[in-house]
This record gives sequence, structure tokens and C-alpha cells, in this order.
Amino acid sequence: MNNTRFATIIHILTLLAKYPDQWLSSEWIAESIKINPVIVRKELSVLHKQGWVMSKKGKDGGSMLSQSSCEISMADIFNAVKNSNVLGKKNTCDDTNCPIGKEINIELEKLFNETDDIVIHALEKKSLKSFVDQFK
Amino acid sequence: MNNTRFATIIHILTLLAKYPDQWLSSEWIAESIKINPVIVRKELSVLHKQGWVMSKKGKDGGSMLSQSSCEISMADIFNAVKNSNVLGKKNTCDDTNCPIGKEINIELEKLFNETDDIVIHALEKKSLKSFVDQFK
DNA sequence: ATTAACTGTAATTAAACTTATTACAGTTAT
DNA sequence: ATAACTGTAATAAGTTTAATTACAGTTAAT
Repeated sequence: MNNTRFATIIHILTLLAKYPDQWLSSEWIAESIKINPVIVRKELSVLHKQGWVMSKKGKDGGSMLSQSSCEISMADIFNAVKNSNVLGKKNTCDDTNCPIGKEINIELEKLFNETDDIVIHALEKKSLKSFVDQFK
Repeated sequence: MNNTRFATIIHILTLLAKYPDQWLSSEWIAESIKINPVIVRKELSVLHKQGWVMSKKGKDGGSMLSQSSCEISMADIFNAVKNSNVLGKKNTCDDTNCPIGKEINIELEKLFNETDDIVIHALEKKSLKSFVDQFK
């Protein structure tokens, strides 16, 4: 996770939650985040697949939250963008002659998964709503 | 943290712990991990700065643990290689006109730091020794 | 004292990943 | 008909990561 996807999605969802019942365009959202509108549309498509957002095409179109922000947890959001373990990547040493090298990825896998789970459990306790409510 | 540095350093330390009182060469270590020896030497230099490892130059030289593996925690190791937040990077939206965009990085910073702290506290409970003892 | 086998580090290249941009087909309101 | 959108593919540019090359310095053994 050495990218901005979590921050970007949180930003999008915060805007949608702060301006409910309004169709926000990807261009307008992109200006707030200072990123390219195409990136916003790509992330909106992820949010769409999660069932969190609905969109309206055509003129005066845009996106809107389709689920209450208290039903979306930070863990849900993290899982939607997570593309690696918190502790990083493993080397490909499984085919080495070394007895440690042969086995270490099995042990690292356990440690990496445990660590991911700790993060996810902590994030399950935080809702999008409580994040959004911090803004006046 | 979308790199192999944590895995690499764990691997190095595990070998050093499994073969105590022996000078292991960077080339030998690199063969076990299946990475380039120069990368091993770079990480050894990090371990050296932490005071965990000592090295002997010249022929029959190599590296050796200089601290007991029960005194090194996974949190120490994580902190030594950590170069980003667990939840990733932030966008640079601070200078936007949008009131949310202006403030969001402050709130994200809090959330990102809290999440990092959770990982670190969990890893503080795990020692290098308990990891290494898993190997026969 | 010469050689072989190391460390330590800088500089460069190559590969992988991330973000931005261009392009365009399709949709909808006016 | 047109303007303002979505959705998505394709490509380019930028950034990060890992590998490689190179070499000066150290040490052990002959």
C-alpha cells in the first residue's frame, strides 16, 4: 500500500457524505482532491461495485452515496483498496537450497496475515460517519 | 510499504540467529534469500546502525548477531524499514478551495498515525527469537 | 608482498508500480 | 442539436524498488 488509493476513496466518500442528495461530478470531486478526474471515475467505479454509490449519467449527472455512512467501516474501505500486506512483499526464496529460505515464506505469510488482521479489526471499529462528522 | 525490505531483514536476522558465532558472508545470505548481495549489504548496514549486527571485513569475513534475538522485537524491525504509513500516501489537496480538501489531510494524518501505532503495538509483543524458534 | 575473499558504498540501469493524460463511445437535460 | 456528464481503454509520464556494475579498502593465508 504505497499509493494514494485509500486517501482518495476516503476523500470521495467524505464529499459524497457531506453533500448528500446532490449529484457531484467527477470533475468537481477531482478539483477538491487535486487529482485527475479519470482517477476519480475509476475509484467511483470501485465504490459502485461495493454498492456504496450510485451514479447518474449525462448532463447534470454525477454520483451520490447510496448507503448510510454509518454502515460503511474503514475496514470495508481498506479491504476495497488493499493490494498488498501491511508488512510488504515477500521474496521468492522458496526454491533455494537453504533450509531457512525454503520455509521462511510460510512463517512470513502467517505473520503478514496476522498483522493485516490486526489492522482490519481496528478499522472495523471506525465508521465513515465518525470520520466525516469531524468536518464542520 | 510495498517493498520486500521487512521480509529481507527478517530473513537476514533469522539466518544470523540460526548460525550464531559464525561469520556469514553477504553472498551466502543473498543465495538463501535469492536476492542480490549488494542489497544484503545495504540492509546489513541498517542492522549495523541499529547495533544488532557486527561485521568483519576481509577474507573469511561476514556478519554476526551482536544482540540477543529476544531483545529485538518485530516492532523494532518494522520501525527500521518503515518508509510510509500503513494506509498509504496522502494526496496534496491542502491548497484546494474546497473546505473538505483543505482539512482532510489533518484528519487523515491522525487516522494514519493511529493505524501505524496499532501495528507497532502489536509487533512489540513479538520477538525475533519467537519467530526464529519456529524453524528447527 | 601477493593473492583471494571479503565489506562498504556510490552510481547506474532495469523493472515494476502508480498517476496523469488522451481519446472516445454512450447517456441525459435543455 | 448541443452541452455536460459517465465509463472505460489505451498510452505516457513519473516514482519507487531492485539489480547490477564498479571499485576502494580490509584481512587471512600462503
